[in-house]
Amino acid sequence: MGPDPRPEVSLGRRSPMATTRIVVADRNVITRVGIRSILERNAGIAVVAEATTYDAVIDAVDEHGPDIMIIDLDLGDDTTRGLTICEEISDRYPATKILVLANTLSELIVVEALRRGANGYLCKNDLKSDELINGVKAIQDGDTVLGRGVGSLVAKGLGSTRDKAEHLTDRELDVIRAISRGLSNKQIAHEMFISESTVKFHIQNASKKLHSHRRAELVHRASAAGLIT
Amino acid sequence: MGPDPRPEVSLGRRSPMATTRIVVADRNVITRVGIRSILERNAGIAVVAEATTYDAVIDAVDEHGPDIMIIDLDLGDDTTRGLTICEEISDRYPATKILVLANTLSELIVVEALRRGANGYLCKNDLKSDELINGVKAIQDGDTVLGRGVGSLVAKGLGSTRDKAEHLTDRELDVIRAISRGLSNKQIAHEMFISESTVKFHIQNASKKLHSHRRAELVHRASAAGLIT
DNA sequence: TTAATCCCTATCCAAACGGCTAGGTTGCCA
DNA sequence: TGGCAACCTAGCCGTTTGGATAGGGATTAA
Repeated sequence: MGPDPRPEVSLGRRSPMATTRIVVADRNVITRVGIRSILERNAGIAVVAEATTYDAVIDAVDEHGPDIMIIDLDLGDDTTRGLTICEEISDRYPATKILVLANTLSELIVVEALRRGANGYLCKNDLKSDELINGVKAIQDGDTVLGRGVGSLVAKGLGSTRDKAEHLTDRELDVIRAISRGLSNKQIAHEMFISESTVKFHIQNASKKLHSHRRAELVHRASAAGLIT
Repeated sequence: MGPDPRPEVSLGRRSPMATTRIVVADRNVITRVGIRSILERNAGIAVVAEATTYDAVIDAVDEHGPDIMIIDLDLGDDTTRGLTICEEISDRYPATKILVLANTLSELIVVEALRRGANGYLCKNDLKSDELINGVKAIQDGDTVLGRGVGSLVAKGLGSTRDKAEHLTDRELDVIRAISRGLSNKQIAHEMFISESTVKFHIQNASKKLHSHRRAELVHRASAAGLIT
């Protein structure tokens, strides 16, 4: 919301030559400080800026043109926005690598992030500090890094339904959100100014995409995928 | 799952006299390092141990008898376990204060945590480092600390339905989890070896507790409250 | 003993849902 | 121009729900 306070910029050590310059984007101070501490134990890596909002991410990259951007896609109440940012950054600054550092592991999000230019995807949970450091180095070397569990998840998904799946339309999301509030189709129809038939239509389509057979499951999957709050 | 690796225990500085000794429990290295970094900028505060699993928390408290335990209730796939631990610690070590540091803000969890002996509840999201430090100091002074947003949430809840609400039984949780997988009442009945009537019974009771009128809403609320994964 | 809590079961009915088929309108891009 | 995607609508039918009401059994604490 406010301009990033960036309180703990302890303009760290800087090694002589090839320093990997990093921008960290996460709404959580603790996480930002933690990442900084872990990375800056290594000479050759420097966190040059932190961002806490979607807008601040863009600004920070504009200003610093970092080698790597480490970002938690969930910087507000709209995770989709995070994906858009990946796309924007990788379009405008192809030299800047993107490492997604997520709280949750969702096939949908992983695949979308990679498709939009992310070079790596690590899951904070149970991540070891070595894994973070090595991940950063690998990405700097041009590799793509998928954390434990992430790789297999993606592979599994690629084999099966990587055609039309995964992407829910706006209306479908609206309907799912309404369902999660406990509304009936009739109520949703009324609220969205469409017919009950249309509501059912959206539900059926969304259900196919998320492989659900019941609205409760649909809500749960959408929720687990971070598509709804 | 494995024995706690506890990799970055750099047996920190210890100031001469009244040092506040802290145990940090969080499954996430980044968070642990972040908390340590933020707190140890203050003389008088020392993180003496870290834990990553429920069992390790108990062990660490047994071993160090800290002044304050900072814990993320979600250390595995069963958040309820975290609540149990609060209770256990506050029973066995009344002198050890408990500060819950959560990812999500859920009225149910907050109230339960406080009821079971937690002395504070802060939400990681958008938390400032000052707030963390001051929170720790306040708790050390014997205060109860509720972070921004948390207080009003609790107050709101206390006014309305603080009688029979909030606590779901094991069976109710089982049923909700099954629902979230898209099962029908008949399927659930079969899976749990009970009659369809009983399934409906549990659903109705859980629905009253979570103020839901539809199973989809029930799943969503349970999910938002961190009761199911 | 009584009360409380959790667990289990039953029946009834109106309403809601899922799954289907079969259309229609836009707007965009090749 | 034609294809495609997203959006909207309709009707049918069997199944699944929500909601209410009314019990019994087991365990545990007062």
